[in-house]
Amino acid sequence: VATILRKFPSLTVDPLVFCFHEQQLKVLLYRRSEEPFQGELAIPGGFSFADETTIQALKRALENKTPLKLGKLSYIEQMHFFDDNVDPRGHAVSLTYLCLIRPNDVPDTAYLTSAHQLPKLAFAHNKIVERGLEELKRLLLTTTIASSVLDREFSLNDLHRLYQAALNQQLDNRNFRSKFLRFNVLTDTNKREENVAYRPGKLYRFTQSAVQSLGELKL
Amino acid sequence: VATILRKFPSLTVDPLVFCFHEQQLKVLLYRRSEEPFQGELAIPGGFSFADETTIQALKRALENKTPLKLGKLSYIEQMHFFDDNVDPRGHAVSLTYLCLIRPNDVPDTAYLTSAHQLPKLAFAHNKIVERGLEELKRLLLTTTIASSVLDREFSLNDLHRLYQAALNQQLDNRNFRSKFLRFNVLTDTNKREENVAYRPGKLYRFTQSAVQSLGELKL
DNA sequence: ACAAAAGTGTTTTGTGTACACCCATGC
DNA sequence: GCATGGGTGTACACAAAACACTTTTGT
Repeated sequence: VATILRKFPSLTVDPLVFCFHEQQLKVLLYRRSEEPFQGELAIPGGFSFADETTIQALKRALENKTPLKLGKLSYIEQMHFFDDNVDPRGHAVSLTYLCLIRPNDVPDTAYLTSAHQLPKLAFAHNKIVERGLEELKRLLLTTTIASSVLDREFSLNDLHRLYQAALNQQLDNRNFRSKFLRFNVLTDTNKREENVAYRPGKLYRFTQSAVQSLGELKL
Repeated sequence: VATILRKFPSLTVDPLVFCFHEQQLKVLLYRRSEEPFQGELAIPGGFSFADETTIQALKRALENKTPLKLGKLSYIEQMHFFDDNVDPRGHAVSLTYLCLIRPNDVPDTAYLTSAHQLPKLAFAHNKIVERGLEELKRLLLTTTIASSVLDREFSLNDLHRLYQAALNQQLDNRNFRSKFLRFNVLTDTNKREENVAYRPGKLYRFTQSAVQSLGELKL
C-alpha cells in the first residue's frame, strides 16, 4: 500500500480572497516567514492532506496565516487547478478557491493590495490572481455575486463604484442604475445613508441572498 | 520525507469526451473490467502520479480504456475538481477535463451514449457529466467552441442541429443563421455538400482555428 | 449660499423574436 | 414532377448607448 501512496503529488489549496476596500478591489496576501520565498508576499495557502476536505485545509491555511476567519467569508467557489507548480520542494499541485468577504468583515490588520496593480508574488501566484480577477469579472457580469462583495445594505452608487473598480472601467451612472433595477433583484430598504456630509443615498439590498444568474445568454 | 508524502490523497483524472454523433450529443464511456464497479459504465479515467502532468495521466487512461487517441481530441479544457469522491479504496480526489472530438475522428468501436439520457454510471460520474454538459452549453453560447465539435467544413444546418442537440431545445432556423453570420466568424468555402439526395448545403468553416469569444457580456 | 454627491429622461440605434414561403437538387 | 431539406425577409418590441442637468442634504 505504501508504494502506491508514495506516488502521488502533494496537494495544496490557495484561497484567493477579494474585497472592496477604500473604493478599490483588493486581494488578501500575507508575508512569508519561512523558506521558500521567505519575506515575499503570497496567497495564504497550505497543504491539503488525506482524509480531510480541501475546505478544511483552506480554513487552516487562511486562519494560520491571516487574521481572517473562514466563517466570515461571504462566498467560496472552486477555481482553477494548477498542475504545473514550481515548488522547490517537489511536485505539488494546487487547487485555488475564489473567496469574497464583505467590507464590514475585513479585520483592520489584514494585508490587502490593489488587485489591479499587484507586486511580484511568491511561487506563480500572480497567475492565480490574474485568473481570479477574470473569473470575478465574469461573475459580476452574469450573476448577483455583488451581493457577496458589498455589505448587506448599500446604495446604488456603492454598487456602481464596485463595478467600476472591479471591471477597471467607467460605466455610465444613469444606464447602470436603470439596467440594474430592471433586473429586479434589488429591494429598497426605505433607509438612507447616515452621517454623510451630503445628500444621503437610498439603501438597497439584494432580494435573494443566494447568488442567481442575471442576463441570460441567448442564441 | 516519506511521512509527508504519505499524507496526501490519491489524485485521479477523468476525461469527459463529448461528440456530435448521429445528430445527437454523446459522451464517451467504457465498461469497467475490474473492481470496484466491475461491469458498470464509467468515464475512462485513471490515476495521476507524481512527476507527470495531469495531461500525461489523461492520455494513459484514455488510450488504455478506449479506442481514442489523445492526439485526435480537438479540445481539452480543465473542468471541476472533485474532492468528495467516494472511492472504496480510500480518499481520492479527481480532476475532470472537458474534451471534444470531431465526428470524423471518432472510431467506430468507441462506446457512446446520449448525453441527455445517461444510464447510471460508476462512482459519482453522473455528476461529472451533468456538470460538463452545463459547461459545454455555456461555451457554445459564448465562444466559437463549435469549431472543435464539428468537422472543419460544415453547413449552417449542421451547426444549427448541433446547437439544438447540445442545448436540447428548438432554435428558429432563420434567426440562428442570421445571428451566427452576423458574428463574422465563418468563411464560405465555396463548396457544397456531396452525395446527398436533396439540395446540397453550402459548406463553411470557422475563420479562426482558435476558440474565440462571441457575444460580449455587457453592463 | 455653497459644496458634494444623489438622482433622473430622452433619443437613437441595434438586437431578439416571431413567423411562412420559395428554391435547388436528386431521383 | 415530387420529395427533401436548403435558404430567405419583414415587422414589432425592447435593450443598449450616448448624453447634462436638477435635487437634496449638511455645513
